[in-house]
Amino acid sequence: MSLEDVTAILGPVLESPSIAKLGQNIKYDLVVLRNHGIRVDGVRFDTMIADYLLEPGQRNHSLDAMSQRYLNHTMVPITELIGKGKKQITLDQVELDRVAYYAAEDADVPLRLYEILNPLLDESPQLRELFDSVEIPLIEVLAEMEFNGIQVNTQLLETMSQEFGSQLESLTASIHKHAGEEFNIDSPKQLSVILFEKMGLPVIKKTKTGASTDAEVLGELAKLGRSDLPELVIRYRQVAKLKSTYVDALPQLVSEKTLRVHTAFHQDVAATGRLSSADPNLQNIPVRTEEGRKIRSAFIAPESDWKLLAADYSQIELRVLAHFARDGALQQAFADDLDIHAQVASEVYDVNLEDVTSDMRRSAKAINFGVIYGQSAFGLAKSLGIDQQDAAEFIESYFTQYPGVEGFMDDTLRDCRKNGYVSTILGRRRLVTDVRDQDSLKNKRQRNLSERIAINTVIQGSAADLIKIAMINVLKQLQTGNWTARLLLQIHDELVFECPEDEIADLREMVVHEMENAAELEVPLKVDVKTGPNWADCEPV
DNA sequence: GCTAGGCGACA
DNA sequence: AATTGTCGCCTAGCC
Repeated sequence: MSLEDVTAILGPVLESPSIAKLGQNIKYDLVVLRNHGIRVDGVRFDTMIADYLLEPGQRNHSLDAMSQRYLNHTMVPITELIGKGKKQITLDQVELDRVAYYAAEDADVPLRLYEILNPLLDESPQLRELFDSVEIPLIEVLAEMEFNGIQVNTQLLETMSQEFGSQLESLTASIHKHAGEEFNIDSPKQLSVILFEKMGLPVIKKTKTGASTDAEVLGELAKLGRSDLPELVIRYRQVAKLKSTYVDALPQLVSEKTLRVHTAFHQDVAATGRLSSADPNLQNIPVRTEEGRKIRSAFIAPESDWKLLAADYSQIELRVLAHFARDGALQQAFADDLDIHAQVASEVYDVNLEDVTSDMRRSAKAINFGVIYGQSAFGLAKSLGIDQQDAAEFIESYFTQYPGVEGFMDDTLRDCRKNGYVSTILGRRRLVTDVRDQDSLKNKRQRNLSERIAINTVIQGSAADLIKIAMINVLKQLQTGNWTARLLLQIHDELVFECPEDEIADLREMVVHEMENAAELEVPLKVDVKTGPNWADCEPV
């Protein structure tokens, strides 16, 4: 099947002007049809759109994954497309023909999509705007990033694999010696037998199926000083995680053609409107530990005179909160570009900014995040290691300082009860129904969860809205101007580019402008930019 | 080969 | 019970 054939099929199938435009602008070797879904009003809508692909099979799109998603919402009877089997088939030329054929034969598919979508979009101009001006144009941005991929230093990963491998060997020997027998350290079940039955250590936390052995528990057990085993297992888990999930997995996903990894960004997975990333997931590359950053340093600029450039929103969720809360004090703090955690600490503890201790700042940071997640006094107490009573007073003091925040939370929950959904800054909706339940203990638990979801969705989802606008505008700039730079990744509040050195200054200026002006909020948006030869060793510019 | 559970990486 | 949203590795149990 030729490019012209595929384009011809796409033309009449896809109604949106920007998708039609995408069809005309196809500039790559092949087009593959894949499902791109869009979440509107809490419901996922799948559609089929053009996507770029360098070579058939390059990204290992599996029909199984596609069929599973279609079966989940029955927009398309995919079983007719691929038969009843659930084989893992790489989407090669043959399968491409079948997918394209199907799209051509069943012209009903997009009509059915719009049958459902149109009444909703007619009812809400804001949703239509979100759909037409953000989600649909974003498809092309995601396709661009997937097409670009990012270069990986597989040599470095190979070296790390050997190093981690020998570390694991010696840790395994040591753990078995301390345990007095050999067992599978990777099995929480077997580890539980050793720790809690054989050694008689106290059970600190339970899971559905038995005693928990997670890092928090192991840390507590280590503090008891009765055995070196917990500490060794913590270290073993850390190394094993990095080795299996990143160091050994990433090289296998490097394309032979491009020598890069090409993730898949999913637009219709996260209920809040965030993107997600898979195969490989490039939104959870380690950064917190020294060894983790070494993995991150394996993501590199493609030439010696190129750099990676990472631009991230500073405190975007707290700024969104300040915007919605209409809280003067919080907004002033951002207007003055203060250290927000230190500022909150000084106001909650009622001390001068210069007298804020690191402990006070840490507490303020915890409560700032707690607000975003809807944390309780219990949760805050636990994360700060303080009394629940003290935590409750701390929260009360926070709400006294920032009354707008409490008002925002109340308003959000009131609207949610009235409408059955919450809305983000661009009007994206998430259905949240259990906020009305009152009765049993189980319902109370569910209601508390729903209330946290409601609050968090407005903040997390609005932040996602803003960066999507920025991505569309940034790509528009890259396409219209005389740029060599390429957009590679989005990690929720961060965009990663690759760029020739002599273009860095211009790119920084353009990206900062587009991100900071994605929307006009009650508080300024701030973007920090770093560049370097790899994703770990980036310096501010 | 499939699924659930535990765990842990990220924002 | 007790802070949101993801993806993926491994084990264990089942078919």
